[in-house]
Amino acid sequence: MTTDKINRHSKVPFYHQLYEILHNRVIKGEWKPGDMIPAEIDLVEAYKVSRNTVRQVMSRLVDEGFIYRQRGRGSFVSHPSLEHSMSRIISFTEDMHQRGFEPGTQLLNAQLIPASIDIAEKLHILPGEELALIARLRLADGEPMSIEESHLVHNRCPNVICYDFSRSPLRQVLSHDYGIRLVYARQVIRAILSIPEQSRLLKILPRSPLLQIERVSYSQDDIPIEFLKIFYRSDRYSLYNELHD
Amino acid sequence: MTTDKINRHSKVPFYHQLYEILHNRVIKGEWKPGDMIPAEIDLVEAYKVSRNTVRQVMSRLVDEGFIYRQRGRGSFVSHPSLEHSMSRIISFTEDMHQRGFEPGTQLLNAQLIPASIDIAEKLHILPGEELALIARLRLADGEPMSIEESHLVHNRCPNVICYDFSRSPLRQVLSHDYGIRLVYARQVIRAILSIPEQSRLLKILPRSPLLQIERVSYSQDDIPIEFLKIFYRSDRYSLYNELHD
DNA sequence: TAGTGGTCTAGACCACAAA
DNA sequence: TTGTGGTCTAGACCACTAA
Repeated sequence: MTTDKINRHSKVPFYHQLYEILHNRVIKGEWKPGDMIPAEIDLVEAYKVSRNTVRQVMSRLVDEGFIYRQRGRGSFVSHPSLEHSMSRIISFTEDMHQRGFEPGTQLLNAQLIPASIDIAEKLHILPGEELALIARLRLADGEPMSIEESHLVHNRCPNVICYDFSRSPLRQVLSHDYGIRLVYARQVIRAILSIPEQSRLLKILPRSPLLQIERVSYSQDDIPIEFLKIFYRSDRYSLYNELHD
Repeated sequence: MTTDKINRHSKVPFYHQLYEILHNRVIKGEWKPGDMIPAEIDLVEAYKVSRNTVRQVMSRLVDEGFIYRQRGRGSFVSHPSLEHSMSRIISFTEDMHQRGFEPGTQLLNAQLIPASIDIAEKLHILPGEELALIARLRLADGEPMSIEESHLVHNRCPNVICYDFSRSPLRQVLSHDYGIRLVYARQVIRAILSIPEQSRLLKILPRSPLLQIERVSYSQDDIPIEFLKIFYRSDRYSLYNELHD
């Protein structure tokens, strides 16, 4: 049993807090595939929320394929499938765990910069407006995997660069300390050649191919918050998705 | 106003009946893109169901992209969007039209080859089994855009290489002449460097970055039919998709 | 019969947009 | 200030599973 509780004075909705809690338990393997999850009634009791709220969270976990429900029997953790990946926003940490790596992070840079015309347009702000740039080197099993350059609209999260992002997950800081949840994103995927600094940081040969992702993430209020550039080592990383007719 | 009503004695849940009603109105254009949908409270009144039930239905329509909601303003019919590209299987022709190019095709190769161990595994067949290889150079506005190498399980579509695939769409041939519809696919996306032959065909510099897609497509009977490799010029082509929390 | 998830209700209070 | 969607509650009754 954990000590997770719903923070009843937080601006974060109960259903979101409860989702984080239950999702984590499944991800972290606290409940194993096939295990029965506590009955809805028990979750109502344990977290002191209404059954509707519990069911809202469970429905989302079902949609995402983490659990399945059987009337009259209970709710159970799904057996692992290949799915998800490319339609859900997931953290680097979760992504690496899914791929069987141990994630790590080195902070490369954290400073305030003026928005370029290019980025300003993507974030619906004015050129020159203040951005928090947070650059991180991401590791998988201790070896460089990717470079992430996050550009945050600073007036939405003042002083955000004071956090230690080699340790604190960015999404968690935004959620807990600024009430900002990134619920939606649009991204473009390209193949590019590494520039010398990238080659050095990622420990690859000069002019190696990289998978580049440019992503604009929106808050629960549909306001663009972050422009993120990720550069993945192509010898270690590829994307997977499924298509339908 | 229509005469649709919830059948209160049907076994079909109210939320399902209401979904059918509202979905139909959007599909049939009774409400146009941008139109405001009656407020939740009005739907409660009109259909004599609770607000929870109305919201359950609306949430599904939002998830499916038919409507969007704005707090304080109302709910509205979505404008048709281009943006489902990355989760739907679309033809090169359709893709190019969406991107504003005029598509073209040159046949590079069409022959029978034995399946490699690698490809046999992906297609659930035995190594050495016969494959139809169809290689095409794809053009956009007359300039090279990509190379496609299609490997078809030959016993599912005998003599398929006799068609002129510079003119006949492969999917159309499979559907009309072999009764095979490709309804589902899994793909992997990578960044690679071009090899000399690719550079020559695509008219790009040696060792340029390419976006490579490897796709296995399944028929309506869930049988793997095609292993497709696509190499896109990265200076002309990028992928786009949307993510959700 | 006891326990589970499936459906549904009638309210409440809040945050936000527009007048 | 009014009307909208966003969140949450405390119940109710049903259908199904397993003992």
